[in-house]
Amino acid sequence: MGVKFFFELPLKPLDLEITMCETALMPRKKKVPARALKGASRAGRPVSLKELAAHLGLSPTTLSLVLNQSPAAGSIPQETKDRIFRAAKGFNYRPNFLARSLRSQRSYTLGVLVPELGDGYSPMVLSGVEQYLLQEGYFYFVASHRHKAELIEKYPQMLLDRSIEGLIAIDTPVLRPLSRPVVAVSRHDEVEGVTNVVLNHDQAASLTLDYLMELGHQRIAFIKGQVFSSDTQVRWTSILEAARRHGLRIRPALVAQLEGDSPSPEPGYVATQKLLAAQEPFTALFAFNDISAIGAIRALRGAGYRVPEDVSVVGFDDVYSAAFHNPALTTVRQPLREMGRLAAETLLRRIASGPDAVYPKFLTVEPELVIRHSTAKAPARFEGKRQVR
Amino acid sequence: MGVKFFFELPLKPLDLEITMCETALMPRKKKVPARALKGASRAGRPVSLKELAAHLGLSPTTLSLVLNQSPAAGSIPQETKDRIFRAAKGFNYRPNFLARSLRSQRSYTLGVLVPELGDGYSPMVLSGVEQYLLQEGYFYFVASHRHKAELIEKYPQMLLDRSIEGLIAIDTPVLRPLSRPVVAVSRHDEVEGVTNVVLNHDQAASLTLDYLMELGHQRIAFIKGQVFSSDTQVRWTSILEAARRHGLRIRPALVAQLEGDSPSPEPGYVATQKLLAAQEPFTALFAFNDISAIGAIRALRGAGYRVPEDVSVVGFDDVYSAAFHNPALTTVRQPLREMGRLAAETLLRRIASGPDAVYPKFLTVEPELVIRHSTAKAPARFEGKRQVR
DNA sequence: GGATATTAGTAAATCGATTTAGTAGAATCA
DNA sequence: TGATTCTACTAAATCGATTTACTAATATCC
Repeated sequence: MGVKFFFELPLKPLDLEITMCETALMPRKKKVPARALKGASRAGRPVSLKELAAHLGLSPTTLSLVLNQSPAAGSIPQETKDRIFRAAKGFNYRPNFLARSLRSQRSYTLGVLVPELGDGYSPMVLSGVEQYLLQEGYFYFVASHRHKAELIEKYPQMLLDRSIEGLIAIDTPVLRPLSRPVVAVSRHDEVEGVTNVVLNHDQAASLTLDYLMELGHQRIAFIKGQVFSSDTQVRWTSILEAARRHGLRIRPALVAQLEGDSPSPEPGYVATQKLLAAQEPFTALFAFNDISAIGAIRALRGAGYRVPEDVSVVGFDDVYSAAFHNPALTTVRQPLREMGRLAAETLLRRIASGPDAVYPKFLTVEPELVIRHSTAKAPARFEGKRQVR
Repeated sequence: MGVKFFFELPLKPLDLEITMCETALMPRKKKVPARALKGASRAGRPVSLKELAAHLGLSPTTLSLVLNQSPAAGSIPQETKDRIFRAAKGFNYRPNFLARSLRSQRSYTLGVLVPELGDGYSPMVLSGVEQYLLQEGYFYFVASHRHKAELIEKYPQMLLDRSIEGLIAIDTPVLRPLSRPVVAVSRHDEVEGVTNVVLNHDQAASLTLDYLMELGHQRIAFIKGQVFSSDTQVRWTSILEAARRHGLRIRPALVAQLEGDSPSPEPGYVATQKLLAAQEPFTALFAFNDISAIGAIRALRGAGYRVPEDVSVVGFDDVYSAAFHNPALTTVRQPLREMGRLAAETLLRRIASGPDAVYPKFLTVEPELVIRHSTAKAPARFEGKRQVR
């Protein structure tokens, strides 16, 4: 890395490039460089290395070596170099990225697969991915599959066909090994060639149960995630395990599951109604994510319960709207942005270290319990008249 | 368009391609095609047209013509064609996208510029863009500038350097004409070569004032957007105009402005506190967007007012969390997804029609007032003891 | 039977770079 | 003076396709 190229294919642009922006755009009417290139050349299109070379009476080779600051240009006198740089700048020469990529077999491009772009979760991870990638000179293609099996199947191949150097799969299954490095966020299956960035779900479950039980909750209801959600299984296992350690009994009637792929609070609303219908009293509810927690609160209110006075509700993820909600949600924060960044960083490292290098199978990040206003002390067992029956 | 290519550079994949996925990935240990290509060729890398041709004892030309269903392949007997297709499938031939793009001068790639990826607005537009683009065989690069002038300046050039065929700028200024077609979403300035997809703000203002005044509100407060927001100016002008038509007096003390670039409700909270501090009574508040409306509600509540009983609040955009909020926000819905789709559609059309074709300067979409629970009848002027003084 | 058309392809240029292996001429060394 | 080194470059191959302009062989027509 470092400041190697005149035009910086892979890295951040030099000052030079910024300056060049001025003329980088529409051909200005006036101020066309003194003698236009041999016979006005190709209308509209930017100048090529060959044309620039012809104009200078040099070979493309020379220009390439000089502009790339190749050590092989050591014998070229400074004066010639200056001429070349001046001409490049004057004619606003921009190397053709496709040509360079083809030749160098490097595309500096990744693919990112997400379930959904409008749901508060993926964009957050994406945001972390983005920030790191662009700063490292990479760009990325995004594809969202909206849980369609057909798209989950074919997008990885379409992205590979686009010469990506690696793939980041966010909350998306990787059905089989790919020919390039893959980093998956929030996946737990082991697939050859895939590094998984995962949350420490044991810790998340422990933290939450600790907290709720300290508040005096014993009757805790749970909403599991949709079957297609990557975290559903693992998180549930962690909860069971933590419950065992905490000596908490999990009543089957107090377990519901999200259904349908609506990214709205509706599935959480429905699940909570089922819980209420089961007539098994509970004083706290641990939802699969923030959005379903919001649906749950709505259902509880609809049934006449106050949150948090009668029932405490804990969400998961800490998406933007969690903090804005009324009451502000107590939730298990996943450091989504950091996870995105870590995924990007790991992927670039893997790309740099070649296909045969060893790679981590799992990278774990820690959750954080964010206590806001949707949780409170458990109501005294048989006193509160509004207590969930 | 249509089903032209064997491998479908630009369009949706044929069934063939799906089937091919099976072998498209890691080289399986077993089931290597009978005779490997001449001397095992290039380790790991996918087979090239030349190699495939050599293996078949034909020229690359022939394969190219056949695989692309070129009319020039008319004289090639079906048997040969079948051989070629079989070999392509058997060796899992995938054309090199960079090479094709270089030759054909088409990248089937766009750039999308957004301010922020985690804010509920851009991802929604992006989602509409995405869905249309992928279905048309295009991919896109995303870059988020987070309102940094430097990035707004240089990203368009970086994207152009990546051979994009056009640019979509979401809520982002286009500082100067680019050499490729641009569609801007929610921008109102006229820049050469830029098509603007805009909301009918006159209608939005009218709709809202109509509604509020019918509910009996006369003292209406306003929160204007940040200066960097594309819609701020236009929307305010529309509001002034609608107020004039409705005979509504806008009191300077009832106008606040968002400050800072936090994508949280905090700026709305601060702005509302300023309004309250001005001591000028109001019964309704029209916020610049949903997020600031949420902040406003928080501030109002903090000051002891009920929403909507004491003060009605109207948001703008209808982001996901607007409906989830408590109370659910009454808001002016921008059809963000449709705007994204329209932008994408328009851009592809412009690309197809060439650089010299005429293009629309503005495309207007209609807002919709979504009435939920943050608005109600104005409290009787001097009765309600909780009325804003 | 010779001219023309058709069949079944191929050679070579091209897209726009990078990179290896030179080369011609001047300068230096022994 | 002849060999060697250095300077200042360049020719040509290459990346992996597409595409135009051919050709050789066979078939058809008059």
